[in-house]
Amino acid sequence: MEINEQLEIIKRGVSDLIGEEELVKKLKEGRPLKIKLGLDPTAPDIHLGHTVVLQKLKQFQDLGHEIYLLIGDFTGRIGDPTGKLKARVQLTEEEVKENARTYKEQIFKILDQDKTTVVFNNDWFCNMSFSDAIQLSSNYTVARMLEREDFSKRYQNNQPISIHEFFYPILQGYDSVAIEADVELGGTDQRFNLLAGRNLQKEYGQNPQVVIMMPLLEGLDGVDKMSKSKGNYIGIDEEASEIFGKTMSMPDELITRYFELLTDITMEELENIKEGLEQGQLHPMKLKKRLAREIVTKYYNEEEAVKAQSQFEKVFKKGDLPDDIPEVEISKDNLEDGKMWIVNLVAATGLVDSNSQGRRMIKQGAVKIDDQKQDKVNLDIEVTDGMVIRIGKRRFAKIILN
RNA sequence: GGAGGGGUUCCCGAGUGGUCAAAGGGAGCAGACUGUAAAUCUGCCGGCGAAGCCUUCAGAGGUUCAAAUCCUCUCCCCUCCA
Repeated sequence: MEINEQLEIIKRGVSDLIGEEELVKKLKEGRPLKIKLGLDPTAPDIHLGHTVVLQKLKQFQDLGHEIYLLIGDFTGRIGDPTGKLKARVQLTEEEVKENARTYKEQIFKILDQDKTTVVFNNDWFCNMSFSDAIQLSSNYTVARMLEREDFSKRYQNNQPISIHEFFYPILQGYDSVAIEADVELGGTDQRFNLLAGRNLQKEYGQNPQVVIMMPLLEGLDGVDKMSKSKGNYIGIDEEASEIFGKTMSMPDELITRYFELLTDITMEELENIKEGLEQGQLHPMKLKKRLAREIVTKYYNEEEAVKAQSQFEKVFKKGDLPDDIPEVEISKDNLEDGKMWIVNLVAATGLVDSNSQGRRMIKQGAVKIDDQKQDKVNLDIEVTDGMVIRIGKRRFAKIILN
């Protein structure tokens, strides 16, 4: 493939590319380039936010390059790099391995396993002596460290910065030296660390890596970046119906962004969507449905996607019951004359956390039993096998008597 | 080593003796509406068969008729000076 064509693919959707000329030079060499991506070993649940960068890796793979997934098992054991209060939990070797395993399982839904090498940075860091570490750190000055926005801000605001935090960029940079990376990918928030790789590689007489930054994907709230801790994420391991539903629940403003970063539609189509939305010709809901289908198809298949959509429409548009309703067993011993107090019944489904919550739901008119709205708290219900209890639009339970 | 500021219900954050299950915001949930689990508006948002009672404001004691609020000790976090 022509260099220019390759470049076009590589550059699509990236937020920042540092060292474009060097990249061209490397591409011209015609060899498979070593593309590095660093992964944190503590968060094995991959969500759509991660996939933005993974998709880019996939594109590199398709262009014949070699992917190096670097699991930061050593780094992950030191402490928390973000300066937050909670110390990072130390992971045991087994945990790291287990995490790495689930990582791979999920990542290879996107990447081609045969063209991917997984490496652990504990391999080269664990045998480093303290003097080695000091020597390594001598490649950096405090002033240079403080160039990082996060550090300079905290320094100015009298917020603490631990010495060990300075080591993160250095370690990550050294990873690039260790594997002789040609290109490193990361989110825009990784800028400083990615550049550290370039700097250190120069110090070690290597060709500095090209740095490619991908935009951070906003989560379902449309405000913060997608993350598990914020609860605004869609995991790629989730049920098809969940992925579909969650996609439908995001703010309309995010539609084009998601299309751009998460699907393979052409730039032309993307433009059409943008325009259509602005001019009100395309319906946000319809677009979201298409988006949701695209995403489900990617991680499952088209059949599942269609099914997820019809379920969604059934439940939310028509207010019908879904096909699969979770079953809850209730023992006949808990009944009196075949009856049960409604609040207990609702609580017994596990759909609410407590009787109080169940009581509230009932009072708010959110509870339906066999399609009959129940808003009276003082009521005993005759419990029958197969009875369906619904709270709100999306919580269901089918009673199994035994 | 010295001086000071803090730890409040999921999160942020008010509250300096009773009117505090604790303002306000966010998140979450529900209802209405709609064009979708968008947006908007409204309500709910510790537990108990709900009467009142019980458990919560870092932890342990104490003062008081009464404590998130006052005192003592302990633990943890932060800043400044050295």
